[in-house]
Amino acid sequence: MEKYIPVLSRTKLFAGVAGKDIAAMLGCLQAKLRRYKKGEYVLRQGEQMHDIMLLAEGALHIQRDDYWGNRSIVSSVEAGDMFGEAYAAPDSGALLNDVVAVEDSAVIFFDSGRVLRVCSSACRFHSAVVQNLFFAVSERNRTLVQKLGHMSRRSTREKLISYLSDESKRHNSSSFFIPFNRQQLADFLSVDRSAMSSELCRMRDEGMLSFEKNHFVLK
Amino acid sequence: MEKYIPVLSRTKLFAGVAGKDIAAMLGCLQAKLRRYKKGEYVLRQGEQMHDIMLLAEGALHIQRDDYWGNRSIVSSVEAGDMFGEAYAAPDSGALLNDVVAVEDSAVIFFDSGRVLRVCSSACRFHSAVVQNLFFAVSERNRTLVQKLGHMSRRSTREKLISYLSDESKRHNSSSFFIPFNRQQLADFLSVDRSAMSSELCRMRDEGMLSFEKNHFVLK
DNA sequence: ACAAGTATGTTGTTTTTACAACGCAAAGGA
DNA sequence: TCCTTTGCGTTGTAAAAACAACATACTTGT
Repeated sequence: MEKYIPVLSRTKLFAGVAGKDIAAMLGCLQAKLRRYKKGEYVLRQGEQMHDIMLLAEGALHIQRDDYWGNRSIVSSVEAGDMFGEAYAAPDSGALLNDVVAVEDSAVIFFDSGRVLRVCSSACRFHSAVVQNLFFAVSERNRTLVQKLGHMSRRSTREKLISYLSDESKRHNSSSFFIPFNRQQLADFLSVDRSAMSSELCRMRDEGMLSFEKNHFVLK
Repeated sequence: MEKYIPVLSRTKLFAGVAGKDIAAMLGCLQAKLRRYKKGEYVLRQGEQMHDIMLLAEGALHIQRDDYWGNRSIVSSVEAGDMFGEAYAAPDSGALLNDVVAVEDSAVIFFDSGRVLRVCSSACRFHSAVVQNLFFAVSERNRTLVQKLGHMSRRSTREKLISYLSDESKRHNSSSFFIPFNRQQLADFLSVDRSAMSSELCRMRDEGMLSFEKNHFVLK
């Protein structure tokens, strides 16, 4: 677990906490590490899970398949991202989505009760972590609203523009990689893959952007 | 402001706090009350606002109009609901949406710094309120994911079924009122009003449900 | 190197949605 | 009461998306 201290110190959960203090807190928070192979499920829709989780390594998708096999991707999780915070409350009910490893991954689990309960003097940074947690949930909240903004666009083209503009802004660059292949991007934006593919090529031919695999450049 | 203490004691923010203690906290949290006429804007997209707000009376919509006048409704706010919590952090940036009164309303503003900072002994329930706040943001988070679920449905009919089923479950009844008229529901689900209207009538004719104005009964 | 599987683009057809226009009924104000 | 506004349903047409099917290039494992 110690090898991930540098990653942890860059996470939003431990913002402002020094590496050595993080190491001390891992015990206090009963941190547990688990590894997953590409394609493995980390969590399944319908389960109860009240831990707070950090992705130490790899990449995950938070998604859901309906009865007919239509997949809907809610978000992607990258190394250093937190997930599951919204289910920390004991009465938060069953998970609405699956969490799947799209690369070989390592996840650290924290007991949410331990995180939320103000503990003894040992962890002096504890209250900072609680506030970090609140800010992180707030930020995810804003991200979800932003995604609602993409999904509320009328046409496939508008959805693409809305999403790609956002990614460009997020990376502070007109050139960036997205965490999806075509099918996944279609599942993320809730559109048909082939229609989206055509639309992307049309936009490229009109000179709005260029791309190769999952690398995009906006013009 | 005191007349709203009964409403406040039923809010998620003050869950577990007695009415008299709430009264004491109002000063500590620098609570301010403002009234809005139907149609007035409470907040505008692009503004900075880091207060936490509670709707004491009336009804609001959180929505956004794009350049071409297409409206998208993110959520409705009912009496006793909190809003703006996602922007409590000082670095949370500008608001993404407008907040509009759809009825004459009364809003209570709390200084978020005061809420988050653990204050002097005076407010012994303060830490409970902070935890309530975290749980409330978490719950909104789950609600937003649920809304993403509605929006990701392929057809207007599926969106309606997804949304109405949810409302039915939320009210624990197959008979319930929704906080939208037809145009607003269409803006909420991001579909065309007239197409949605036809679809609703078709579903009624097939015996799936019945409705009158904003009252629905699922069969 | 080869075979099998995966990812992407392309095309044509069918289905669905968006849009525009209108009629009617109910609500609200003068 | 009358007039205006608003909300809802309906219809026909145009536009867009979904769907299915296939060609090609690229990966991966043996």
